[in-house]
Amino acid sequence: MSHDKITYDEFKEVLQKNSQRITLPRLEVLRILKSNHNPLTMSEIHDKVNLLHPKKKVDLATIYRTVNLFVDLKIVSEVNFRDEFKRYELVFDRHHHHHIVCKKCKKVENVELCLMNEIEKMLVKKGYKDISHSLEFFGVCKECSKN
Amino acid sequence: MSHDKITYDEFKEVLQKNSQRITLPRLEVLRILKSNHNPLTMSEIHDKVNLLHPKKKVDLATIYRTVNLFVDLKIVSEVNFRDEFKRYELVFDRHHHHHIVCKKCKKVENVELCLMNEIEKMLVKKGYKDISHSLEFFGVCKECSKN
DNA sequence: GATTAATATGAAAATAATCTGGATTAACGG
DNA sequence: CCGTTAATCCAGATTATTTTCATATTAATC
Repeated sequence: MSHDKITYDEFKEVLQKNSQRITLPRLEVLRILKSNHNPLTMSEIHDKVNLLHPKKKVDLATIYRTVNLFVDLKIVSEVNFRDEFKRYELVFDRHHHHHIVCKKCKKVENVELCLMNEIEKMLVKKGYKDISHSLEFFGVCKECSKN
Repeated sequence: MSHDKITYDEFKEVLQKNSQRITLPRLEVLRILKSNHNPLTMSEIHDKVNLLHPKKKVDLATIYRTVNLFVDLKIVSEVNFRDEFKRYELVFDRHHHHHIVCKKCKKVENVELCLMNEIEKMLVKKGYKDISHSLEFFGVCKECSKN
C-alpha cells in the first residue's frame, strides 16, 4: 500500500519556492502527518506534535497557521466529516480516495475504490451497516469566471 | 421538477408520533424550508423566519433547537460544505441529490445526476471551472454493531 | 560564526457558531 | 377552560478558530 507521500526534500522545495521558512514546528507537523494514515484534527496534530517534543511546546495557534499554510500550498488536503471537526491529511500523489467513518466510534478507514455502488458493496463486505454518504462538488461558476 | 417535499399533514404526523408539540416556531421553520430550494444555514433560516413575522421574533436558539430536532426526526438533512457553515434542507422523497457550490460567490445549485463523470461533464457544460468534489461515507462498523 | 532584517511563534484576547439553564409562555389532553 | 408539561426566550457559557503584538527564530550577508 505505497502512498507516495511528499518527501522532506520535496517539502523543503515547495516551501522555498513560495518564500516560506523551514521551521521546527513546520517540520514537526509534516512528520506527524507523514506517520499517520488517517486524517487528523487540528487538536490531534497538536497533541501528537507535543507528545514527542516536551522540551519546547508548539502552540495550538501555530498548528492552525501551519496546517492552513500547508493547505494553501496544496501539501495537505482538508476533509470534512459530517458532525465532526475538519480533518487534514497529506495529499497523496497516486490516487484519489475517500473515507468511511463509523457513526458510533468515529473510526476512519480509507476507501480506495471510486464508484459508489462498488464502494458500498465493499463496505458491506467489511461489515459496515447503515451506510450513507455525502458528496459535494466545488467549482467556480460561469459568472465568477468572468471577473 | 417536483421534489415531493413533506406536507404539513405528514409533518404533523411525524411530530405527534414522536410526542413533539406542533408550535408556531416549528411551523415557521418548516414553511421556510418548504419554500426554499437550496440548503440554508441556521442564521439564514433565522432571518427568513423573522422577516415575515415581525410581531413575535423567534430566537436563534429556538432555530437551532428546531432544526436539530428536525434532523433527529429525519425531516431535514444536514449538508456540510467545505469552508462553509452547516446547511440544512428538507429530505426529498424522490431522489438523492448533490450540490455544486461556487468557490467564489458560494452560490449553491442542486445536482440531479448521480455518477461522478456524468456529473462533472454536466457541470462543465453549465460553465463551472476548477471542479472538485468531496465524498465521504458513513456507517456503523463491525465492532460497533455488536454492542 | 556574528549581524541583521524579516518572518514565525507563543500567549492571550477576540470572534463567531453553537449550546445550555432558568424563568416564562404556550400547547394540548382532560 | 385548567393544569400539566414541554417549548421558548433571554442571557450567558462553550468551543473551534483567528488575530494581535511582543519576542524568538530563520536565513541571507558579511
